[in-house]
Amino acid sequence: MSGFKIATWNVNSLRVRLPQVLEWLNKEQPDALALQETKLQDIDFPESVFTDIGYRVVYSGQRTYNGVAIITRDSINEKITDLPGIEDIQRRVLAVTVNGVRIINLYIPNGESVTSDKFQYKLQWLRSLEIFLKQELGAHQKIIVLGDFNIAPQPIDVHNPTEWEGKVLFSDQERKAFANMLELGFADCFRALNPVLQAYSWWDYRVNAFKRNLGMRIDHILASQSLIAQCELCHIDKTPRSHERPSDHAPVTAAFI
DNA sequence: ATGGTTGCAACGCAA
Repeated sequence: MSGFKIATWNVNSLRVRLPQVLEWLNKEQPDALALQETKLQDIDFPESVFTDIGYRVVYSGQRTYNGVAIITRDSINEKITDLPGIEDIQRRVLAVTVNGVRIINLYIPNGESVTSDKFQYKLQWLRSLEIFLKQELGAHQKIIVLGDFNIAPQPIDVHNPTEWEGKVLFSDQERKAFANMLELGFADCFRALNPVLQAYSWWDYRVNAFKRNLGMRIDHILASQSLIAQCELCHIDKTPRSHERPSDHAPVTAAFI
């Protein structure tokens, strides 16, 4: 596939955000869009809404929590919905191949707080993810890993890094796990294309965080080494976050030559 | 200020 545009968006309920997703698709015309937190069982996924406008869809959902989906222009192959080595009812992984590009959509656990059991689950999940990514790198050349990572990689990705030091989303353990991922052979598209730009992809619903720009960059698009040289643009679209009834996340887009 | 908001679903849980 040459000349393609791919995006990720944690929509925090596809049922609520469906009109915004359709509007955004129509305006941006990506070749692929990875969604997280669809919060829909597969039986409830609004498949025809997307096929009617010329997209194909694949999804791995559950009710109330989690749920991932990928919307693409071209045909979808080699679907995987689980990490190796862990039993997990939570639907957080969706890997597919489209036009020779491996697309791995992730909704990495939030972790709640570093003292929580959910934080240990997050770290274990990240260890399994690393094993999975190694496998994928052995099987595919062109890989894009994207989604809600729930990790801010560097101080520049946090509105107040001093305050967030050691806290969930920005702890040393999580940042190390992110760095390990890059060391496997991936680049962070946004940071590769915008080395010193401070921009966020998520703002808490509370405390007027969006208006005050108290955000974090936790939604990412990683590209394998054979793809990163072809990445010509990566940006975060804050527009939908300013809409009525927004998701707390903004979509992130990368374009490849 | 240990608060605040949102979504789901029906009470508190997760984010």
